Parts: sequence; C-alpha cells; structure tokens
Amino acid sequence: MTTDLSNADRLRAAGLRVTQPRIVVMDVVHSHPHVDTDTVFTLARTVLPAVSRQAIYDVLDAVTAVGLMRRIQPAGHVARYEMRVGDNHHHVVCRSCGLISDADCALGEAPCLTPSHSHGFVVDEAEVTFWGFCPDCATRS
Amino acid sequence: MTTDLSNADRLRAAGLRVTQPRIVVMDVVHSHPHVDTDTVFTLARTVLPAVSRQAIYDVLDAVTAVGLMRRIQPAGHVARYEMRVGDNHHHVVCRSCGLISDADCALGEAPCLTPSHSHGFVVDEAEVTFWGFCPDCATRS
DNA sequence: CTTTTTGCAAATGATTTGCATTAAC
DNA sequence: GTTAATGCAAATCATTTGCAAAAAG
Repeated sequence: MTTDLSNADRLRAAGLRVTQPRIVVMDVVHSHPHVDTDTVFTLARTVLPAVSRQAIYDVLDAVTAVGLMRRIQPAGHVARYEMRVGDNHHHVVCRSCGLISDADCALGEAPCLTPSHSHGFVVDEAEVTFWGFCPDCATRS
Repeated sequence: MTTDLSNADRLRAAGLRVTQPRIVVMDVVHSHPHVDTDTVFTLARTVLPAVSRQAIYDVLDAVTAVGLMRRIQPAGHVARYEMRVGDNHHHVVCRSCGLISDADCALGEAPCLTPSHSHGFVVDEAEVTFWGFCPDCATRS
C-alpha cells in the first residue's frame, strides 16, 4: 500500500508546484487506472472545464518525469497512464482495443531482469507485456 | 538455423506474390536486423531507385502479417523490423537513440509466459523489453 | 516579483487511405 | 485476363513546439 499522502503533498515532495490541473489529472488517473490521454482530458474537463489539452500533456509529462506516474505505451496504441505503485507489475494488453489490465508475474521475483547478452547496453528496466484479447474483443471475434 | 529458402520461395510459401520490392525489402531487413522504416526505404532505393515509401510500408505490413518478419515498436520510438527467427528472443532497447539488440532470456524456458491474473484476457504472447542505454549513448551521457 | 505552468495555434512526423496504374499469376 | 501490388497525393492523428498570459511560491 502506498503511504496516504495527498496529491498535493506528493507533488511538493517531488519538487513540483501544486496546481489545479495537476491535482485533477492525478485524481483522474488514480481513479481510472490505464487511462489514455484523451480520456484524461475529457474527465479532467468535467471537473475543470477550462483545462486545455496541452495542459494535460504537460501535466502527464511532468508527473511521469518525477516518477509519480507511469506511462504505458503498447506498440500500435496510444499512451496510457497509471499511478506508480512501486511494485514491478506488468501488463496484459488487448491487441484489438488497447485495453490494459495489470498482471502480477507468475514468478515471484522480478524474472529475467538481466538479459544474458546485453551487448554493452546499460540496462535499467525489464518490461513485460502480455498480448492477447480482452474478454469483450475475444467474444466479438 | 532457418531453412535455406530464398526470399522468393518464402513469399510463395506464404501465399504472397513475388515482387521486386518485396525481395529487396526482405534482403535489407535480413542484412540489417532491427532497421526502421526510413532506413529500409533508403537502402531499398539504392537497389531499386523507383520504390515508393508507400510500397515499403505495404511490403513491411504484408510480410509481417504472414509472419515472415517481426515488427518491433518500442514506446516513443519508430517501428523497426527483423526477420522472424521463430525462437522467442527478446530485445534490449536504447532509451536515447532507439537502437535495438537481441537478448536471449536469462532463464532457458520462456519465462513468465502466463500472467497469474489475466483478467479474462486470452493471452497469446509474452513480450519482454529491456530498457537502457546503448554503449554509444551511455558514454555520451 | 520571479519562475513555472497553462493556453492557444500551428507544426511535426510517422503511418494510413483512396484511387488509378502496373505487374504477377 | 484477373487479382494483387505499387505509385502518388492527400489525409490522419497523437504528440510537440513556440510564445504570450496567468498563476504558484
């Protein structure tokens, strides 16, 4: 469980200014895990009718840059965001609609964190994506 | 080792017509693993000055669709292609320049192939991406 | 008041689409 | 001869950029 800090506190702790758009965007992403940018925009507007699409992009970038949020961008789909929970969980992505679900890895420890041949690369993260079809799209096909 | 078929044979076997652009593109991708579309275009033009960029896109799509090639598109980077080798190898991607290297997984068997919670998804593939910096970009930073 | 964020508009850039022409089979 | 591939041009569309106005500290 993450410590129970307010979004404002989290922003301050990260050295970012506290603004309404940031608070609202963080709320939206927190209550709607794996939202895409457009949905964040729409939902944020229901609370803050004045926010611009660019403000949303800026907020998402800034908040992601300091690690308070995580950006997920499966190939061929738009970027989606989730509040960082710190654990190293992975994602199941629907090939058809792009829907994302969380997936804890079958193996307890972060598996295959080190590629056997890294070709001189300095590797700092292993990302696992499971591809398939979500219940809705699987039925429809 | 892949069986020693010509690209023309491979195309025919896949039920695709044999055309010069397809042969050339397959040659280029074979000799330059992990090329991006633009490079394929440039290299193909040195052999076939008349090919259009759209032909390249069409060829890559068609050849990828029948499984003769594999498309890799790391978040925030342009799509790259490699000839499918059949084995389930993964990739190391440079965050800075997008360079891709192959990586055999540390664990012999395809690891964490099944997410423990698939939320009703029909999963058919596990993709592992290692993120980091390539030798060049790591030095430069 | 100084610096960061936001808003607005226009630009970018990879990829797609529609349609006529050409080349495989 | 049919059908599938290509060429060409224009369209898409998420995201970025540049700059002026507004808000945070």
